[in-house]
Amino acid sequence: MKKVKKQERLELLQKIVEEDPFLTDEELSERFGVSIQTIRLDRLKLNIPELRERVKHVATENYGKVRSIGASEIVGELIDLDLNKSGISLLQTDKTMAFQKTKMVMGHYIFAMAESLAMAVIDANVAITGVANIKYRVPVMEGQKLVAKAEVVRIRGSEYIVHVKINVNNDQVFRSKFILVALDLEEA
Amino acid sequence: MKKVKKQERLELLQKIVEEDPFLTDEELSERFGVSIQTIRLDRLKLNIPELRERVKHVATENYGKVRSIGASEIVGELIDLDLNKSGISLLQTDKTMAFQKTKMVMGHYIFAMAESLAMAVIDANVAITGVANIKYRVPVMEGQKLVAKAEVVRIRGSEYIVHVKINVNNDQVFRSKFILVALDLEEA
DNA sequence: TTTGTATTAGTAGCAGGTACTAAAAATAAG
DNA sequence: CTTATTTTTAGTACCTGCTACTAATACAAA
Repeated sequence: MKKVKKQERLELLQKIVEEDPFLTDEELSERFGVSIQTIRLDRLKLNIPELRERVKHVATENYGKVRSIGASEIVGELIDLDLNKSGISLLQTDKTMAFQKTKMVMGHYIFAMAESLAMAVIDANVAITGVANIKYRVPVMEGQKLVAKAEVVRIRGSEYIVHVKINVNNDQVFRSKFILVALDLEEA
Repeated sequence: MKKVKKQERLELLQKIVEEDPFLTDEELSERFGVSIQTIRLDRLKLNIPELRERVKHVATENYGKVRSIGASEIVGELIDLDLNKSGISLLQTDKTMAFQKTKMVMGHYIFAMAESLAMAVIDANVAITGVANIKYRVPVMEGQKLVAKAEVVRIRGSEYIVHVKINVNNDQVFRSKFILVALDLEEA
């Protein structure tokens, strides 16, 4: 490893640890060709916690996230629900949902919010999305808080038509129409 | 904590640790009203690794996931690309993408795959989705491998119309039409 | 009472640290 | 060149949450 000056090393260290939080001080010291003590001092200076804390952080951070985009099955927080009529959900966006370059929130997060709200308002065991028409009106920037309102506009047999509109500060950023199909499974 | 017999405790332990992997042996021993040693023996019997290993597991597991649906900006693996003409991507689904009850893959994963492929085939620095029309034909079950094919059907100024179809074993499960708008930012 | 399973106690050692003290090396300034 | 100052190493004691092991104790059925 080539020798670099302190400042340079600090910046690199910051970046490396951010990129791969699973490195021990020993591995880092080898990577930089300095002693373990130096790495410790550097971490202290940069307020970088120890390996175990970093790992725990990644674990807990994503543990919550999996529950909110994966397992929980509703993206956003359901704050009002009138079954078969309407529903409202909230989603606080953050930089993990956005393109790095443009800071715009990726469309599929918005879609996911809308779709899962649409499914939540349906009074059926299981619903699948059949058709959707959607329109993004203005880009959503990271950090903006989304408010989704769903309205069931028609029910025909096992088919439900649901409109979902998403606003940021009362400005509509997205609207959509879903046709959902309820499946009545013989017991789950 | 009430005293329970061994078998009962083992089952409970299994469940508790699965649900919350962040508990130390000490905390578990308090919860069950037994000694730490007993918990260790139990973990040994059940092949439950130690706290730090469990935490690391959660961390690494989700670390990859964030990179694949969050940061990577393309959902699925891009395997062919003819800019402004067509593109193909692959996505192996798994149970984390599906509803627990029905094993059906959540619609927004499919949408995300389609949308990100649509954006990838566009020869523009940045594109945003304006409008999309989508139709899910048959539910996708967890474990199925999705093949998405995108085709640029028209370019009008900065507006692109892209069709994306997704197949499982040559059966179409999803089709969509996107209208994407390219943004020409003055340098990124 | 003996046998067997379940539980608890206790010790040594490990990884990956913190927190601290002190010395050595490198760099800058006079 | 010599003193100051910064930077880097070295080393020790201690911490958490374990593993791996040995040994003692409790409880129950045969």
